[in-house]
Amino acid sequence: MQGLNERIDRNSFEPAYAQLANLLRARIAQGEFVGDKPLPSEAQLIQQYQVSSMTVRRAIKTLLDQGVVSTTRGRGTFVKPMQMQTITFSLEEFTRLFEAEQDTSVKILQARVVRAQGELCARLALQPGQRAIHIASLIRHHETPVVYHWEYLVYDPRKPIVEAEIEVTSLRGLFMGGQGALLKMGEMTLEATIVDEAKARLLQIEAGSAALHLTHTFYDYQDHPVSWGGFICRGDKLRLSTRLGATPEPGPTGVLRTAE
Amino acid sequence: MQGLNERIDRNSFEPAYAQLANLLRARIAQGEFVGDKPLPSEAQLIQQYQVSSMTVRRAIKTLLDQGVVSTTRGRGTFVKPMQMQTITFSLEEFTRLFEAEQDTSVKILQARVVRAQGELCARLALQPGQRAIHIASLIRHHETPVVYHWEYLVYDPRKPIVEAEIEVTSLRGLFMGGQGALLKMGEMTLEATIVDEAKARLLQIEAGSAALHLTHTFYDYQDHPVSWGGFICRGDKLRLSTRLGATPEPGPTGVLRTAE
DNA sequence: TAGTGGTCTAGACCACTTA
DNA sequence: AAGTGGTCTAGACCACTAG
Repeated sequence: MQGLNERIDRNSFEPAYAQLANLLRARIAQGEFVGDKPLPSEAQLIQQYQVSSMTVRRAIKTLLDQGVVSTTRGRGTFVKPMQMQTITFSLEEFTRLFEAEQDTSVKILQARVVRAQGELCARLALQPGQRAIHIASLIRHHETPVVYHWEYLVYDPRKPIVEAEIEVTSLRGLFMGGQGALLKMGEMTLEATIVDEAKARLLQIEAGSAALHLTHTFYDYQDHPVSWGGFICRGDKLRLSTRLGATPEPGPTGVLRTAE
Repeated sequence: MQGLNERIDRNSFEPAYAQLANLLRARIAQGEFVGDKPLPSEAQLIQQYQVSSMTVRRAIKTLLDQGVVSTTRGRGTFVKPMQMQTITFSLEEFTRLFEAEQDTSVKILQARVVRAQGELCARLALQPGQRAIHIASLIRHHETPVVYHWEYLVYDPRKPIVEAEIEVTSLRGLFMGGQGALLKMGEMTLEATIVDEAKARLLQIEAGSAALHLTHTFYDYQDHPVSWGGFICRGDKLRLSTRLGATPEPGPTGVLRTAE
């Protein structure tokens, strides 16, 4: 097989390193470098495409990050056998739910002060009896309820985040960067769950249906937990998807689709 | 606040760009660049740490990839407010299930030739009545059933992958790179599901329990679908987790934990 | 020993933002 | 106009792999 003989267009809007990366990607997708056959070496690519070493390196680095190739010093660059190790799912689409203002509505179901007890004490590092704020809300997309959100926040009047949180825009504030400057770090987990009767009614599905539960804990710059909560997403409406291997175009791997 | 005055250790095993990235990361985690305050400019970093521009750029690029900072041409580099947009979950731990040979056992429950019909025709681009191979297996971890795997493969004797697939090592072959060279591309989706009675018995859980369903479709270098299947993972045993924001150490974001 | 990728230099020019 | 990050050059030296 003879590899594409395209050249790098120096007048393109696309930088040279990206052009080279896509070019190599296309050659890979055509099966040009299967098995033990290595990609052209850096020196060869510099020659073939008339670019500098750093440009070649950056193109290769791009393919490395995309998980398409692997490199070994002293041996060469090889197409990576498609492996699950490299699979990642991202939540880009999920956040768009909150961005698309006209299509999405957030209804606060509850917002009140509670006394910490049990797991809540551990999660927010509170003593039993200390106050916390409990918020529950329902997110609708195109009039269809899609996500139920529950959250506990430390009750500390000195922290402006508390005031901001109670507002209708609490979710947006947390995730869209409004109050983000106050939050340093977060931990999230994603697991499968079944919805109980109360939430099923809210989400307009049958009790016992499958749902994705995305829980979160956020910390401030003093490493104190500030928020503990979770999103319960209708299993039939939300799904994560990703692509892997030598796809002809890079394409955003990992999207959360609002499926039919 | 006075920022760490550490220097770059040129004799370290850790390359200069990585040292600089971690150093900046630590300063960020201390809250040094909150709000509108930008990170030092490239020129300043070159001065302060006595490195070249490319080294500075690579350090910044690292933080960019980690989603910790964002850059704007003409303005500067800023700490990114923690946003969900950047959350990704990876499946590293999942593949380790198949790597750890002594802890994991795969039992083939079924492997037979079937006639394609319905959705299977669409998924594998087959005509109704054409033959496909159906495989079902149960993956145990420490004697506990954790994952049920189902899969359909195109039946084509010319393709060596078919032979390989029927073997006990089929899963390993697919994902661990054994036959990977034949597979060009894959699509995967992750969704919540509830397990039916038959699978519940196999997984030793109650029917109606929550589970994660990871489906996959793989294509060869001719862009023909080769395999369609899915992993049904006990919801109580497997969960995805990730960290985001300015964590002091990079840390592998996104792991699938075998809970408890 | 020859060839490979990994790191790094010391600049250059450009596009963009802000004042 | 000054400062910022984005791209790119044409090399250098090093660690590693293979024959």
